[in-house]
Amino acid sequence: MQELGFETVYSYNLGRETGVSPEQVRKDFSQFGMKGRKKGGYNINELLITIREIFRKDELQKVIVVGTGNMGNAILQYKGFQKNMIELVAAFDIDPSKYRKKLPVPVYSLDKLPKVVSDLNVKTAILTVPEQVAQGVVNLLIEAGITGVLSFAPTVLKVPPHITINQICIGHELESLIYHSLHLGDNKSGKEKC
Amino acid sequence: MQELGFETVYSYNLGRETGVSPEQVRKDFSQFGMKGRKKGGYNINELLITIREIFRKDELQKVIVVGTGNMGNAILQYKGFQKNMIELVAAFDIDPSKYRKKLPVPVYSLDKLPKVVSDLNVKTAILTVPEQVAQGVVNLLIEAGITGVLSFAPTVLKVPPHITINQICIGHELESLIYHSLHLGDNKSGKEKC
DNA sequence: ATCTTTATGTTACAGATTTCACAATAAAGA
DNA sequence: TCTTTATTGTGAAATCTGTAACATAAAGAT
Repeated sequence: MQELGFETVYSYNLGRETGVSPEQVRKDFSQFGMKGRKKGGYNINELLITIREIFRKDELQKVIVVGTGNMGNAILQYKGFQKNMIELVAAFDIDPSKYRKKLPVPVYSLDKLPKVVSDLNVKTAILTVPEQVAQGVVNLLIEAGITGVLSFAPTVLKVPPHITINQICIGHELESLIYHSLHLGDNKSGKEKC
Repeated sequence: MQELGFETVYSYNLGRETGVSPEQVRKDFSQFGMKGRKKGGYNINELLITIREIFRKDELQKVIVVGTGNMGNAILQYKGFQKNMIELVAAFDIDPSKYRKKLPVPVYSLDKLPKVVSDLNVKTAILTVPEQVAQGVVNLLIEAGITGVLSFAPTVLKVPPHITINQICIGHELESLIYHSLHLGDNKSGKEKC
């Protein structure tokens, strides 16, 4: 909206575009001390500055990729992270030799992980290793100082409470969609359930 | 557990392994009429049969992939869907010529989509197209009869209420993790918040 | 200057979800 | 056969989340 020349925005604009109620937008903003003006709405510039502060978007946030199979490669090729001030700084694999080719970041052997993570002071990792080794690799990551993991492995990872795991299981997402499709007519009451 | 030779399982076993409370497991099972026996727990075989029925796991569930870029390719290469009784039956791209090589499923041009979807009676699609064209392609999908979409595009898709969209935004997942890492020490109260 | 309109910020309410508590009871053991 | 024990199934309580309502401030109209 800023690029389009707007200076202010209303909670219901943001709500409509993000699929959230305007009240929710206002509550969230209020939570972080982002003030608007009665009638005038919110100043877009102020919003952007505050959001940048909240997420520390003044500096690139470093992330590593562990596992350079199909999914790991796809993520490493993706060009859109810069927009979010996220930078993939390194990748790791058991056998880095066969993947070293045309990747935009250096690929290291797994046993280099502790050194690289501590040298670069990375705190966030994307995990794209086979299910069978996921828990073991997560343990290594935590050992190395990683505190947030985005895992694509379809398995529940056990981690201490100060570690955050975001799990993406494509299979489960699909099952959820298929379930909805199968039971489309079941919803007599009009209320969204399950 | 069945493969390990177990015949019964308790709600707290399943809870521990899935990161859910035992009560929740029992309530969910109860919701679907899955009965256990006092003391004896749940019969694993019965559970599997019922779950198979709920998700129609007796037959392969057909899914298409739209967009054969890096992410689409990675998903098409993934071998693990068969375990979930999910089968990727076709892929689509604006320019299918350059991707036809070693993919395990046929890749069609986008304008073949309506015919293929209706011929194969597919209801579920994975969307891995660039952000800019995502909304347009979703419209095509819905037009063709798709009712569930798993989208990797980092944009909010507007769809009618009977369509289910599951959105995976890797950038947002990372931002969430980074936020947690940045504010690890903030949590004085001991309660998990935000 | 006063009234009307519009959008925020917050409080009160309603709904949904999760946890807790425990009665019921089948199985195991005495 | 009786007692004990372990686990289910569920109703009530607590918590969390989302929605609605409204008081308030700014802007514009009369």
